[in-house]
Amino acid sequence: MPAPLISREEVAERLTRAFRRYGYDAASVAQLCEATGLVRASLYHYFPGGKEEMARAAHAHAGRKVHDLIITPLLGEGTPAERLARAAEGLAEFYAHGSEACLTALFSLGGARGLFAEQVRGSVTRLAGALARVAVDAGVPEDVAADRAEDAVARVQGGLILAEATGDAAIFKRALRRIGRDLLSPVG
Amino acid sequence: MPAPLISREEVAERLTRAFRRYGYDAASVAQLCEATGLVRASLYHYFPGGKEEMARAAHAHAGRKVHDLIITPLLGEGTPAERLARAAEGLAEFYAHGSEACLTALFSLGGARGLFAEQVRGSVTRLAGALARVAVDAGVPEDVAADRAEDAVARVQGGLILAEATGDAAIFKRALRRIGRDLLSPVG
DNA sequence: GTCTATAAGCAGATAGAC
DNA sequence: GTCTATCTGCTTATAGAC
Repeated sequence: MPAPLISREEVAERLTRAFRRYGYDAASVAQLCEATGLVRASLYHYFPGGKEEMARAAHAHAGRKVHDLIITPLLGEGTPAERLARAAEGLAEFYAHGSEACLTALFSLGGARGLFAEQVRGSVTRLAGALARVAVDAGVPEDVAADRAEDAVARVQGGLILAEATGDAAIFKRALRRIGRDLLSPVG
Repeated sequence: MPAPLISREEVAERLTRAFRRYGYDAASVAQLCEATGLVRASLYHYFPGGKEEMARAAHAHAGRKVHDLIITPLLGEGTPAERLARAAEGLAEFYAHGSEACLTALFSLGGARGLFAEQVRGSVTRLAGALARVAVDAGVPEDVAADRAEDAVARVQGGLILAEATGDAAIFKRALRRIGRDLLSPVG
């Protein structure tokens, strides 16, 4: 039996790119074949659960990237401001400065709504939790920190939508700036 | 020739409901037939441009509702705070308190991305413009008002996404509260 | 583990009678 | 303006050789 042409991780990476571009419903298996360079049967060999399992793998892969680029910096060493600044860089990179969509949004709406509820909710909770943690470490009371973290995640999601809707990626950058201004500011 | 069974406005209303539920890609013409109560050929008689024209009509209908429920109150009589409060009620109603999706998001992502760019951009611009106007009328400088209005629209969009993603509609209500707190507040 | 070939069904869209 | 019937092509998914 031949060796795999590309690693499963590389397959997941390419699936992620495709799903972020087309969404769940509009991503046909034919397109996913093209994106991965695998023929139909090979893709189904990797993911016997079909398109749904492919999407799950893509979401898991995106989750790992978010963990590395955003969650880890948020929970790492340094002052809260430094940690937040590194996470903002990670967000900008992960979302390609506002030009790449988020699977959380894509998998929460349309035909995919509900299909990936558990994974999607988990990813939102983890990001909001890490953001709240930074705020708490900066001296913000826990309830305020949780509220601000939720607001920050909403601003990221909303900024991405508006960037797509208007074709102006700068909107996303401004959303990130607002988070940087508000998340850690002293209460009073 | 028989009289139409339902008005074109009623057809648009039902199409809007269907597209908000399923999105563009996952909404099949068969589902749109069921939603409107019309058979295939009748629907194509109303909209010779096919599914794309149906979606355009749905978006236009949603735009009229947004105008009535949100834009008009924002630009109407009363103090800025009163106008914003009425618009917040309109937002809550239009989005069913966070349980109904927004066509701006659905038509900006996935397979529909770009298809309705002009209409979508227009609807975002109109809402942001009306929000900025209220802030200006409350004494906020124009550049700050524009920034806050953009932030408000992003918070609405993000709040809707997170409400769907987590199954917790309260997130959307909290997003509205943050807008009420921030949009008109004195600069300093 | 990759491949070619195909199954079975649904997609969007249309023809033409009434 | 509504209807039944249909067309073409693409959809997801599988079978089975190598």
